[in-house]
Amino acid sequence: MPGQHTPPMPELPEVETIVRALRAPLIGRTFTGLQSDWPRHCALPPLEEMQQRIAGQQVAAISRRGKFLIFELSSGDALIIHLRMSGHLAVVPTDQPRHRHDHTIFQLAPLPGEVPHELRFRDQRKFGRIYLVGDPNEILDGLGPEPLDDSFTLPEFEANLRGRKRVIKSLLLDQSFLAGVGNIYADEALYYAGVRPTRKSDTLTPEEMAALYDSIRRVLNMGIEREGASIDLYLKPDGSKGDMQNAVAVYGRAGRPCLKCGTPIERITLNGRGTHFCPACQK
DNA sequence: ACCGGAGCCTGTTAGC
DNA sequence: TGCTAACAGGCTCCGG
Repeated sequence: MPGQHTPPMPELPEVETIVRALRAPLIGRTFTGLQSDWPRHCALPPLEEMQQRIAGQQVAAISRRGKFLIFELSSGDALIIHLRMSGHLAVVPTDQPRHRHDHTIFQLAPLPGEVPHELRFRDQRKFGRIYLVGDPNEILDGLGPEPLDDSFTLPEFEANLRGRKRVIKSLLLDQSFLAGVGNIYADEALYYAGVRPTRKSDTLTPEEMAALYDSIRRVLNMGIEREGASIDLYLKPDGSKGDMQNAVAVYGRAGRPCLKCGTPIERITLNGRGTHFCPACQK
């Protein structure tokens, strides 16, 4: 269970929020260098090669795919970052003291008349990964559909569900089935759909599939709205963040009353993941 | 196709 | 009070 001082796990909404926050300070800027006290952040290529290759590259666009951030560089290369458990990205003045967990720093060419800034990758758990590749597909290939894209329709969701026989929550967490949903939003979506996380995916009724499709998109959009309200916090170093607990119905609420019926929320372990649900509302 | 477990990390917490 | 061990969690890899 995340304590009050632990920022929320970056899932799709958090990554989307960071992407939006980074566009203004980063687009058009040029990387001059890269330094790291945790070389394993650089998954491909290795740190030294990445240092040489990124220098002089300019940020042309920033986007997201699932939980990956994608920085399109003017050379055609793509810088791709996955925040995993505890990653954060922020553009801050270089004279601002670095945080203990600021492990990897992207240096930026200074703008005339401005104090120098740099992009800092803070990552307490050190699970984050950075890639610098010519073709983004090299990294993003196996990802499933984007849940918020117009092309992700209920019929497509139903079609993808067809023939699968898995515990439904495991499917939602499978990034090749659906991109961007993590533990928190999976629990939340299943709660609003009234579906138990333990249900086999091939037992869902058409009504439940539709409800789940809707609630996945609803909780992700809610997350983006909520994070968006606290967007500037990402640019500050103190790490304090939005009011997650007020917006969450089941995740981390084991033993506390269901918001709909008052029944205590149950917590189980499912495929190694903490899983929360209302035993009365979710069938 | 699907599941379970180990491993990667470290701050927090439960247990002694 | 102070120590240690367990735990959490996204993802990958391995074995069943």
